Amino acid sequence: MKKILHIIAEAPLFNGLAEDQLNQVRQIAVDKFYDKGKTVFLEGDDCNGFYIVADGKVKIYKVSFEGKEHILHIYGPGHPFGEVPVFSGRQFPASAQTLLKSHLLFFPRTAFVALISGNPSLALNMLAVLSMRLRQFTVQIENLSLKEVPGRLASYLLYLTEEQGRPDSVTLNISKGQLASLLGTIPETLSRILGKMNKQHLIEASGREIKILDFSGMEDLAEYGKLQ
Amino acid sequence: MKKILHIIAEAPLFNGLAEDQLNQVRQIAVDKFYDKGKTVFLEGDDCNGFYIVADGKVKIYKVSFEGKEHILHIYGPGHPFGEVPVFSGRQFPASAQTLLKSHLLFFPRTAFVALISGNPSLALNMLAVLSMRLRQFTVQIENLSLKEVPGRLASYLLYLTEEQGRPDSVTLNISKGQLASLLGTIPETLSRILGKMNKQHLIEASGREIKILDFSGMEDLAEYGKLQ
DNA sequence: CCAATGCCTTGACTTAAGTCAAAAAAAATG
DNA sequence: CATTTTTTTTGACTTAAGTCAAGGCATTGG
Repeated sequence: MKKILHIIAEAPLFNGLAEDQLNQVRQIAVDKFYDKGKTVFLEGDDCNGFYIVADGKVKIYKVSFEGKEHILHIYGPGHPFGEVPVFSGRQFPASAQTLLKSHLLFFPRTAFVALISGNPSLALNMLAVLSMRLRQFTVQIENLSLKEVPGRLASYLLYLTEEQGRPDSVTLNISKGQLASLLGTIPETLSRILGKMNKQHLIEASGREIKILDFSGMEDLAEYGKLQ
Repeated sequence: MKKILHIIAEAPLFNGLAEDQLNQVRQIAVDKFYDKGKTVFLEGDDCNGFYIVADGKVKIYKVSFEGKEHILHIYGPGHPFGEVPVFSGRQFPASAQTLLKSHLLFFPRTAFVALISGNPSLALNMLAVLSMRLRQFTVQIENLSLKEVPGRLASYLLYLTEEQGRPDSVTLNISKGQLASLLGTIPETLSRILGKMNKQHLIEASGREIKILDFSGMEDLAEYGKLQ
């Protein structure tokens, strides 16, 4: 388990803060530990602070009336979540649950708002975090409404190649069921589409390892959004 | 045409600022006038500031490769837009176009960031604006991925009853084609669903006037998302 | 007043993707 | 290592919603 101060210093949100300020942040951070599959908060819960993942993995998701789940994000170490109601002052707009045994840092709302008020560069960092998230949502909405599932999957795999720094192969870091939910579809459909992509020699998938055989074909798919 | 200072004082973003600070904001605001149907910026354009609608109406939208359009927001007087790249420092993630002859206020990036740095309550207001927008996007993604078109339409109509303050009737303030795009569908589908809702005595639509005949039926629909 | 343009609706058809059910494969557990 | 349990795949079927094409309706302007 890493030291709190170290985690804080590494998080993008606190990037560029002076040591003095990092110490102030540390003062208000509270350690929280969760087993795998535990609920951190539920949509509609009152919010008295936000979190940063120190270690482990957390999913942010919405559930429909019938119980169908759509995953909005999956966050690993260094990522903040649950900040929205800190500033817009209401309940959480979605639910959060750990996917692994996780160590979270909790920042109580009032203390954090006080800190931000006296610290313009922290405020600007926070604005940058929220802006990045809006940018991601914009892309997600575009994908959901303008692309079909093959296009969304291709986009996601290409995004992974970037994130993992290899142009020809990626490793899924979540289950296929979770991936389906993240793409706004169901496991059956995802499985069929992976099958089609294999057949057309766009990729070669085995388990969580996926080789990209035809990178530009995948790019076309991600843009056009039609398979075959 | 309203005075700039008056528009600024009324905008939620500048709510609660002292007169002195409002004057500072006014110093950096630039008037811009657009005819109906003019492009304010396109997705991918470099950003050197953001806007507030002083008068008129603006749509924020994404276009797919094939030219299909999805409207993300429609903003009227008092609403800011285009703030994302001001803080995450890149290009606009979507495009903006006027729907009416419009008067916009433009806030240059560097001047505004400087202002925020010396003004904690402005920073907190801006955080609140971005948070509210994230909240809305969360709902939009939920609607797109977990509800069918009738459910989305019902949600939207109920939202309008709240906004317009009447529980039994609403007036569309955009064309049905635009509404279809906002709901992530096409005019034909929207038309058919309005027809079905009429037939089932949920609503009584004529032109842009829509009477809500069965409010709780609409609520069920908005939650369950299934018609019939 | 009648073209003309844009907006909305209707009908016939197609298709992407969901549902349900079951088998197969993989992973976790004692 | 055998047995649960979970995850993934496959097949047959249904359905929501998209496409294409045509017609109606209304508003605007010559």
